[in-house]
Amino acid sequence: MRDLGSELGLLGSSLYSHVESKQELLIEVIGRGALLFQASADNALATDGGAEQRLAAFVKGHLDVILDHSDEVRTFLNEARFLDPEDRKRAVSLRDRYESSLRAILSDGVESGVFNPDLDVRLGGIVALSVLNAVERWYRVDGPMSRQDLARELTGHITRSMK
Amino acid sequence: MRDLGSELGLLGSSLYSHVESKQELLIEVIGRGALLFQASADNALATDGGAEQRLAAFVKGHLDVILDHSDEVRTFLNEARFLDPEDRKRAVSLRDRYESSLRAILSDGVESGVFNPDLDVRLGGIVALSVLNAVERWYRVDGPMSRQDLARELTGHITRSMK
DNA sequence: CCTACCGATCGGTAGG
DNA sequence: CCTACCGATCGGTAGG
Repeated sequence: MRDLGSELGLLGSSLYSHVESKQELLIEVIGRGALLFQASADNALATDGGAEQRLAAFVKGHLDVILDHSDEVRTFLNEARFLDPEDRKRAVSLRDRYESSLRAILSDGVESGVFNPDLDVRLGGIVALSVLNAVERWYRVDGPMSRQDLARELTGHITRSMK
Repeated sequence: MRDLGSELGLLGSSLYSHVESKQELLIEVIGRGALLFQASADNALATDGGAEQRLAAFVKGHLDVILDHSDEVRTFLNEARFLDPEDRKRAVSLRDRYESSLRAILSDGVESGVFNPDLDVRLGGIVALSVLNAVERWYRVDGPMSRQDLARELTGHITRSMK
């Protein structure tokens, strides 16, 4: 709280005139992260074309959220476990909804025959999100790989792995 | 340190008769994690057969290390950033060596024609380890999926994504 | 929004 | 290996 205050040019204790607790801030930030991801998923689900195009849109959207909102995303991905049990449940259910948007795309692709008919859709969703969420850990915006290259390459890996 | 002491039936302060600092313990645990992973990679590299078999052995070995040594692994994967700069460099170089063992398998597969000739081997290694390391976050030993199923499914996803 | 605190916790030490 | 601490830090509060 003292760090946050100093970024605003005031003392840590002064923040308590504006917020009730540190937990409240954590809830707020994680809620914003969830909202960003879900908006991206809803957009991907509305993409024209087949399951492969929707999966590509999902990947691109997820990467854009990670790269354009890295602070909220890091908090959303790594700090949700510090929420109170009740708030953690809410966060888990928001993540579940997001994952189920991805699973809808994968199921669609299985039914339309572009993905492996024996694909375990639940595991496929976990695999895709494992690859995507790890980007926050290793990708550097000032590194050798452009955002377009990143999206194209990861879309390729993820799509091929579902076939 | 007080928690560690209490697991040993003594006080936190008493641990300092046996270790110099908390950092020393962290270095020790992370070193053990690195050793376990590298032994597994060396074993995979020595596997008979082609790149696909060696990749399957690498995956199986990585999963075994994660599932059989989850405490060291969690520390190795998530706490290395708290090392002093010097020790962190050492840890990073141990991870680099491990990743380069994986890249050797991928390059081998590209040259022998079982993987995509245009595969970006560095990115391929990152993708595979993203999927594998995430297992620690979601897989439950008492869940519906056996360890064999897990290894088979993830080997499939990873292998297909390299083609 | 600051002053002046509080109780809890943490890594660690001196001395036995 | 314990007793008895130390200084630093943390989330938070009372009162202005």
